[in-house]
Amino acid sequence: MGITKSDLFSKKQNEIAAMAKAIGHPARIAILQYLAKTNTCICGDLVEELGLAQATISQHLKELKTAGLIQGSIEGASVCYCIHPGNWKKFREQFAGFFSDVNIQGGCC
Amino acid sequence: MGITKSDLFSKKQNEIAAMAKAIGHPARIAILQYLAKTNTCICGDLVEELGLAQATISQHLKELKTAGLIQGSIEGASVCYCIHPGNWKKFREQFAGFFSDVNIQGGCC
DNA sequence: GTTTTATATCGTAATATTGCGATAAATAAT
DNA sequence: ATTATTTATCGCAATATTACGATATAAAAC
Repeated sequence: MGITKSDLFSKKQNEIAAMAKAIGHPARIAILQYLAKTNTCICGDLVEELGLAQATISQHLKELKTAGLIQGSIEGASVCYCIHPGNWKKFREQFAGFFSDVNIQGGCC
Repeated sequence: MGITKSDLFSKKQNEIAAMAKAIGHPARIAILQYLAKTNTCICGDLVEELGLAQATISQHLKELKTAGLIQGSIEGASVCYCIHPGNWKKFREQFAGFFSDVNIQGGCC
């Protein structure tokens, strides 16, 4: 149906999946890498940088903001977007945790 | 349109996004955690474990297999699925790399 | 005050994902 | 041989995502 049965899974499982989904698009990866590089950014740069329409970039920025990965503050007529340091760390730890919780012993097959 | 403009992004950006997408669903997180715990697994267990229909589980397993995160070998009438150790490591490293490539200095706003 | 600049939001189209019943295919059990 | 058991695949419906033009909004520049 296209609707995820979130209630079947634990809070943590839904959380990890949501985090993964947030970075599950190359445009959002590119945005994050660009924000990381410049450390101060306005959306206009991204439109040139990525080659997507302004509306599309804005939409991706919104998703990253909702996920908590970036934050934006109004700077005159522009908006200054940057990475949210605290949540970035949370993401890193969440993924690191997920991938190391699993101790793989050779596999079964 | 629902179609991602992959050609606008680097190979690596597309790769990271695809990896994230693969684990961007709680059912797939749950499957991976379960596989990691049991280390030997058949799909039947997952149907009971997760509460999703067999067809749905099979579909998620296929996606995980396509992403390279799991592997399956035919074991009589069943299929033994398990984590693909090498690729698991690759995923871990890819995410760790992505999150630490970014050195956050306080943020800009 | 009008015009430009920067960003967000709305509406819409195209495509993707999620989920499941039904059915197929292949082995195991009887 | 026939009947379970196990998994994959097909077909479909519901919903989500991606993308963009058009438009709104708000500050800056003139």
